[in-house]
Amino acid sequence: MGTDNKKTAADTTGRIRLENKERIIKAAEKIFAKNGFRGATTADIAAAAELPKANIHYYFGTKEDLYRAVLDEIVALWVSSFREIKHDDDPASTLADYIRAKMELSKNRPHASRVFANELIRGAPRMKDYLEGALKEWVEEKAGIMDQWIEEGRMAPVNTRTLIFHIWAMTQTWADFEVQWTAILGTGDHLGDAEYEEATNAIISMVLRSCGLIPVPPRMTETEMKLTV
Amino acid sequence: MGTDNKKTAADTTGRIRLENKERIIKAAEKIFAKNGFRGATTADIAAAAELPKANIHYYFGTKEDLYRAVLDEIVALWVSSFREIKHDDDPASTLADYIRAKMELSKNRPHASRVFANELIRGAPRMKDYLEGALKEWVEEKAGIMDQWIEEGRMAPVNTRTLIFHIWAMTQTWADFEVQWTAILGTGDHLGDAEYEEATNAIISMVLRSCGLIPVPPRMTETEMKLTV
DNA sequence: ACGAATATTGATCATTTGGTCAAACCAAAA
DNA sequence: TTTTGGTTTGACCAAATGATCAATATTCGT
Repeated sequence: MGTDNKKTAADTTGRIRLENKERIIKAAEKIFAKNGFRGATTADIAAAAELPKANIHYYFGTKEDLYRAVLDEIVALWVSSFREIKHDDDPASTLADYIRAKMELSKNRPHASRVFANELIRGAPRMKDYLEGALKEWVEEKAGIMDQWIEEGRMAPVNTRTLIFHIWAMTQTWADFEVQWTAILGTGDHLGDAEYEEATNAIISMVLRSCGLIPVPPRMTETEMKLTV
Repeated sequence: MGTDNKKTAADTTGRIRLENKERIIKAAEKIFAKNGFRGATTADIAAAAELPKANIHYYFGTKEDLYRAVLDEIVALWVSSFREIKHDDDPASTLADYIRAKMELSKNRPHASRVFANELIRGAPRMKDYLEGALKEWVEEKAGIMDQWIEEGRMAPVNTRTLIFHIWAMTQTWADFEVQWTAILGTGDHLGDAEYEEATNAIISMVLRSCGLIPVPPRMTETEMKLTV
């Protein structure tokens, strides 16, 4: 009555509108992941969404707008995966949990991971703000806490920013370059739970060992040790 | 006289032809790296090569042919970086050398690295043969040698195939996602020698430590150790 | 059931894009 | 110099592509 709640087409959140937008974003994510922004066509996206091409433009004005919407969803996904780290958390389990969360993302949302990778490869023209803002802050904060851990002797000294980058690299590679791994491992045409499990454990072991958080398993024969030097 | 050495336009290797083909491939590498196969336009490539568009089609029939030529050069580059590994080589220095070689490639040929990454993200439709053939063989051979090292107690037991993948992931990330790192580290708009040096050492330390090939530096204060458990 | 708001869609348009072609150009062998 | 075979280039074309629109259909509050 007294409240001014007139709706415009743009920000209306009706049932049909929400459903269709989500459906289109999901389809767009797949197509953008495969062909990048310039390589993706609105016709392909429409086909993937099983809708007429005109609908895509009805819900998202331009291809550019749609792409931004996809990126927004992905950034939200990324941000939500950043669990809080507190200073008195246990370094080993904190790192292990984070690696597990990242690998879950790679396994469950490979398209999102690839859209992100595509955007980065091209120089992130639409994400510079995010990278230099929120993401940088996140890294600074987390690296800062880890640096404290090191100062307090709770983990071995390493460059913590570089460590974070390498964790990202190893976890993302299983989504972005899946074909490479399936081709070389010879596991059908996509990675199964077993491969992800194995990879996750390998990354956790590697990171924790190199930070002195778990012991490195002994070499097998002690008599051969002198050959190493 | 007696020899049949007629030339066809396709396989002639005249001075001008060679120069122009190389010039076009270099330009194409840059454009394909940024926009992927479908996103790259022959007009952009021609502009980057500072030649009329028709020349591109004169030397390479179709965009597809040009792309394959670029991929061929990249594969050749990759293959040439695969140094021989022999069974009696020293594990630590062999791994370190390989990581250094890969990082050199990332630093010196970032465009090539990104074209490769683009192709993999999209499912490697034109490189399946290479991945399942030569590259797989290379991995099998190298992983086999490393498995022997493990059996002989010359390094700690790890999944060697997975280790190779993670080395690729960490070394490629510095080329493919350069913007991400520059944005977060705040180092102008591209990585300098110092960053590459630091990253290279970090990867080497991480890999060698996790394989028990160099000791993990001790944590700093021994009195705080009980907090960890 | 009615009407206003929202959603659907085929037809259509201007631009971009990969590719062609013929005429002009040039290097170098004869 | 002349000839020959490769090279250069602007003009051009058909197909693909992002985007628009008007006509039609559906939804939903009242």
